Amino acid sequence: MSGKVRRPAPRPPGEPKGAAEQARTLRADGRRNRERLIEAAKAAFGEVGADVSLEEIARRAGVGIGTLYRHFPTRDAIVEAVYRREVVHLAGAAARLIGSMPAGEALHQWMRLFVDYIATKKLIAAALGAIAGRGSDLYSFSAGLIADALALLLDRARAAGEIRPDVDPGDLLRALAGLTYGNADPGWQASALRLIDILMDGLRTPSARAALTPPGRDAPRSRA
Amino acid sequence: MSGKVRRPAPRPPGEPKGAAEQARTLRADGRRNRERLIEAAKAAFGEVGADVSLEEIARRAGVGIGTLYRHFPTRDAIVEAVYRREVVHLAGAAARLIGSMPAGEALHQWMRLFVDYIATKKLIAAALGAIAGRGSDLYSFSAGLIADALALLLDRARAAGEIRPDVDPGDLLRALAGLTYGNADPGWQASALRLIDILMDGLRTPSARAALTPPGRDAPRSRA
DNA sequence: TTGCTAAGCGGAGGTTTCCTCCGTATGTTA
DNA sequence: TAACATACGGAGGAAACCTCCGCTTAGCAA
Repeated sequence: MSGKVRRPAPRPPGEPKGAAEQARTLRADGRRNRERLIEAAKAAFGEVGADVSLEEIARRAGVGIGTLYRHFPTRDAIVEAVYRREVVHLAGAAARLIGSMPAGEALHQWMRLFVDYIATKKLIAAALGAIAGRGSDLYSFSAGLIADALALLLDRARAAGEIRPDVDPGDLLRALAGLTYGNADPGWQASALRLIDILMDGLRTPSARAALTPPGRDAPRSRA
Repeated sequence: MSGKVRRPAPRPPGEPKGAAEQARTLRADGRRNRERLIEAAKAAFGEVGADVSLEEIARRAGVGIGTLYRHFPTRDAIVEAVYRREVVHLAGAAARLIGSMPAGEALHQWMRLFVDYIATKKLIAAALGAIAGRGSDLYSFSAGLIADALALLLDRARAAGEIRPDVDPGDLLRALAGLTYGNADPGWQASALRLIDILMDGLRTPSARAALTPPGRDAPRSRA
């Protein structure tokens, strides 16, 4: 019958403590375990659900529960870490994709990745909602990174003459968000991917569209 | 170290079981306690946070923990009950307001209530997110009720000649959602209320606007 | 009003999860 | 290689979850 419940003060006055900043001073094994924990947490959220026990996550990562708590003092902390990691990965993928394929194709693949990202976001949305509500810096952090990545992709594709010149990054982001908004049923992801293919066709310039069929590469959706 | 965690199957095959339907066959004390529990839960969510312990809620309601679990077998169930109750209350308020004041004023007051509703919704959004994701019937239930209420209010106000004739219910709902979207800081609610006052002014016909100042009732924001 | 009965109540207690604490192990630096 | 700081692991206490069952009481019939 104590007065308070669980953690009434989830926001200590200490600074937000960016992931990179604390990785800088972490010992090698510490960094490795931290990585493993995030990986395990992501898998566990996906397979078990947003309310996996933290001990299950530690077990999957092959570390002790104490290690988990040292790296992530609260459940929110680990959820946020998984989310941040997804965002960074998605943003970083833009540059990677640009480097390894034609700009238009890169844009297309990235939009498909975006759907995966939203899926992750939804999965942990329950736990995340609370965080996002408290400190909005997480939200602006992710929104900024993603907007930048999309702008970069569009620039390159436009410069290469693969897409129409009048496409605005903001519009496209809104379109993507719209395609993925409010869907909860199992078929959602497949549907969103189909719509993205169609959208991508609409974005292409006539010449770029024509260039897709003649050679042999008429199936641009090979990558899982 | 068992395989599963907590409640891996939160969606039994039984039908949704509307609140009214099961209240019909409840004994008087049962109905009373159920009501008390929802009331206590709403207060507790507001004062303590979305992760109040269920035992705290039972204590506040003045009932045993067993009673709580009989009425609400899972945490989701009680969260959903609070939410549903808010929605029903908000929708029902439309008819009440229409009956007790001029139609334009009723529309205005109802929009202010809408802000309270969003506040509640946000508060329990963390817990709710999971539910809404699983079964979307809750979402459509609330969206439908609220859209109907708003349409009713608009109809009356339009018929009374208090607002411009070209206002679409969907547009106004979108506007309301927009006013309240994405705000998490403390000042949000006050800001939204101010914006609603402005919006309402814009909706009024010139004659209705003129009719507000001459008499003595020039402070239409009396109601808390 | 009285008595009967099923519906409902309450909370003890087993189970699970959370989280801290501290002795042990290991990476890092000199 | 030695010494030191950093990180690891898991035992264990506190708290929350949830079930189960004996007791109470509302509702009804006579």
